[in-house]
Amino acid sequence: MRTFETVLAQIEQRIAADGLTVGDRLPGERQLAEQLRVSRSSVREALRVLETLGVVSSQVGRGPDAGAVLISRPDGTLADLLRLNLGLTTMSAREVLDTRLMIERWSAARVTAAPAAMTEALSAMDAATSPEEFVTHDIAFHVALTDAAGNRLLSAVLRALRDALVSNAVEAVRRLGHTGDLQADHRRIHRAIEAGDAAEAVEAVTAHLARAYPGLSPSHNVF
Amino acid sequence: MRTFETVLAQIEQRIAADGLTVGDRLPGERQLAEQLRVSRSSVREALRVLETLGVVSSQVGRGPDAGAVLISRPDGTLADLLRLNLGLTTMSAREVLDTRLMIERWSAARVTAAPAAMTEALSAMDAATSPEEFVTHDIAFHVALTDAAGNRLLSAVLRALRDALVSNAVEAVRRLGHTGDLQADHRRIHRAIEAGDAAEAVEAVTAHLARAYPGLSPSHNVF
DNA sequence: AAAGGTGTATGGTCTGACCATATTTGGTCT
DNA sequence: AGACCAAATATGGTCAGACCATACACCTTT
Repeated sequence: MRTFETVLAQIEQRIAADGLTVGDRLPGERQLAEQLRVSRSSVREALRVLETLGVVSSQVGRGPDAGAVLISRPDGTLADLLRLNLGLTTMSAREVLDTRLMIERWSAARVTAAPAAMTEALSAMDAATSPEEFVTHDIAFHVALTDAAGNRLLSAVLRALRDALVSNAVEAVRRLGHTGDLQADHRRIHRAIEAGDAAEAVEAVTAHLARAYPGLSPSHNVF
Repeated sequence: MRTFETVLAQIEQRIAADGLTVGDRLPGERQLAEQLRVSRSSVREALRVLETLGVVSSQVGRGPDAGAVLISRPDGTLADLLRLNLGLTTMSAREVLDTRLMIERWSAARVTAAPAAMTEALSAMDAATSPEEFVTHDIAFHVALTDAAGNRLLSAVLRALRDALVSNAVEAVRRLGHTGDLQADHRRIHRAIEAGDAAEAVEAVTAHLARAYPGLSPSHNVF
């Protein structure tokens, strides 16, 4: 058992024992090292792991009084993880998940109106002046679609996938132009959702992805 | 931008540029520090992050010659992460992903025989003497099913989901007994795969999940 | 050729130091 | 008394250098 791993365990235990929650502070690195009878290096390595897991976040210069580490909420870490697993298969993974999201969402028939966030994103994409800006709102559009569905876990996975694919998306937008067919696709999806037409929505999403990533044949190399 | 973060980025880039894959080695910590003009501490913090993300794994005493850090397969880390996101919706997420995996796998029609690992797991489940042991091989069975499909990213996500759900699975096995219907389901799935009957395989998986997690109505609260 | 011993570079850890930063504190001015 | 500003201070971030136990590569011995 490496030292920083025992530190990790003791910090976790301390968080649980003291009932620390989001916003609370841990002791400073030096104080933590002294309390646990280890070097500051080991404490730092443990904190780095906790930071990677989204448990704490550090910030410099908190002056005297009060520790400098605080409990935070895990957010971007899944994206980091998936980005490292990025390969040629990722794109088709997104395609499948997106289509299935649509299918399930509509077969459940729990939503009858397009979320306001989708409408906002649509307008923002119209006003975008660069591919990067366009993609930002493009992601927001699809995230809104996913979020409305209600499964937070899968929603997080999909959001992470899209964040990881941001560079691919920018390239696609640059290639196709950000004022043309892509927006037409988005409006078609939006219309289908407002109309409550599940089959049309699924087909629209599939067509949209096929246009954005033309090298992709349906169901090819998906699993 | 903290130093170890730039180190992180440079290591990631190096992995991509050199086409490093599972089993390949990175330079040693000292050499890496010298190449990137940073201290060994910063390199170590970066490596700790990569280790947390499941990208590398370190081991001491590799003697002269050859670096000591090697690229590894992300395994338990995603499960750790997803466990933090665990909620009531996870089960239905697994159900959907599993079924879709089957559909896509067979519609692609790229596999005609059941993997040997599935057969092995089937026998091991027969020989199991405790629910825990049964679930271990149960997971192996489903993982083999997923792995044969070829999308490593989704495969990792599914494996993580199952690992995160291990306690639920053990409980289900304890409730149903580990010699009866569950194994019958597995054999039905296995038979369908060997026969190349996609529709039957999907139906078998769906039925199996419905039996294991009876509180779940199809497509309920899935997205 | 096989077996065993040894050297060596490695990761793991520690110590002690310096820096830039943000908070606190204390003093100054109005 | 109140508002404002500057110095003191503890923090996280980084670095350099050292020591240890370990496991591999190589060489000696049989």
